[in-house]
Amino acid sequence: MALVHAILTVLVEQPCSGYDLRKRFEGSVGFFWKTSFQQIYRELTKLEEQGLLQAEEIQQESRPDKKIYSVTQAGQQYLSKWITQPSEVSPSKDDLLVKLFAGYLVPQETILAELAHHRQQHLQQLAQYEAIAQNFFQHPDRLSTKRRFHYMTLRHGIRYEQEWLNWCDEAMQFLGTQSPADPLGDV
Amino acid sequence: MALVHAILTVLVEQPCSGYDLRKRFEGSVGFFWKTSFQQIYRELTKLEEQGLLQAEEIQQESRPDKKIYSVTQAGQQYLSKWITQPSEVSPSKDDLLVKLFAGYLVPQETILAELAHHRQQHLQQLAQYEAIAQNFFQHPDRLSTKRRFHYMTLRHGIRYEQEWLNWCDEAMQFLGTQSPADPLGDV
DNA sequence: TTAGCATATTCAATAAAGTGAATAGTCGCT
DNA sequence: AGCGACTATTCACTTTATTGAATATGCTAA
Repeated sequence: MALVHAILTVLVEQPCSGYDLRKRFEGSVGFFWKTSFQQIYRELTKLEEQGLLQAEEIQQESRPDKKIYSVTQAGQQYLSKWITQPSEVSPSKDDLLVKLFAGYLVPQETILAELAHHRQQHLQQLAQYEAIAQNFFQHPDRLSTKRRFHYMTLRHGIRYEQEWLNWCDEAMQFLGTQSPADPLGDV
Repeated sequence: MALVHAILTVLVEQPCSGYDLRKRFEGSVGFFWKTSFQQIYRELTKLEEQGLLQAEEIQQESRPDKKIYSVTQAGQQYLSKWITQPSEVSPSKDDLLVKLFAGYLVPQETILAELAHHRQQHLQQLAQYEAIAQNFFQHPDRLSTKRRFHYMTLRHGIRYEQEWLNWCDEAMQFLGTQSPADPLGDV
């Protein structure tokens, strides 16, 4: 369960409201930990009850009131302790691969279209990551320690999307060149 | 929710008991859809109630009795329909990247050790995948259609683990060569 | 002026996932 | 005779995740 940790991670940098947190989430930790705004609010409430966050209510005139959450000392300790504890590789769950495993049950074109569709999505995600790299990480060797860590997560994103792209190409090539009648198939 | 689909995928190839299903799962679909045996049994029961599976009770003498589950026609249709429906890229959730994002909060050695630990895990997983490729997919060009699909999921596993290995190396290099005092850091 | 969008949050219901424990029989080993 | 390992399954509890809806205000553009 890293959602609470992801929230603490974002708030420890800069306190903000649930609404803003969610927006900041999208552009950073959200790339490797997806969630919804309802869940964020729920966790914020819980974290406050546990004393890992503290909230300050801000009355606003031109907008609805809001609560600014910031990480307490206990919260920072909790986060650091979590980071320090060794963890295993996160288990993966991927629909497309399950589909592909049973892909022989449906027409070949269906699978090829689905692969093309996924390729497109990964291409877009890669473009987004590369734009971030271009805009915020022009000189990796001159980054602060904190930003170096952020940069490495971005590097992972880039490599990850490239891997998917390459695999999509390989799979479309490999599965596409197969004669549908399966004339030489063994096993 | 692809667990039910993953179960159907395995059972459509070959009916078996929950116990055996779980074991077969580990060596195939389980690589990209992790689950527990309790969950498998629970889903088997539900799928039977829905008429997507049918169970046959087998009395055994030397062992506990068991139920052999097989996919019904409705089950096959349900699976095929799911495969045919286009889907979006599965959202990722990765602890390590969240940790890395906030990695500046803990000593550098902690992070480097964690990266090394993960590198080791990915290396082992890669070795396992490569052994499978060696043992069961020696001649990719001579595979049956079904096995070609299986092979592509394996190829993804191999590429995925390689990507992680390369990234771990890059990250350890990049973060390891940083002077802890952060003398030139901007931002 | 009113529709739509952005800000800002909460509640409720359900589905799915994760964890621990319990049961029960057989087999081989010591 | 007892212990651990393997086969085989079920129950209960708890935490997470997903989805839909509701509420309230202000701003802007058609």
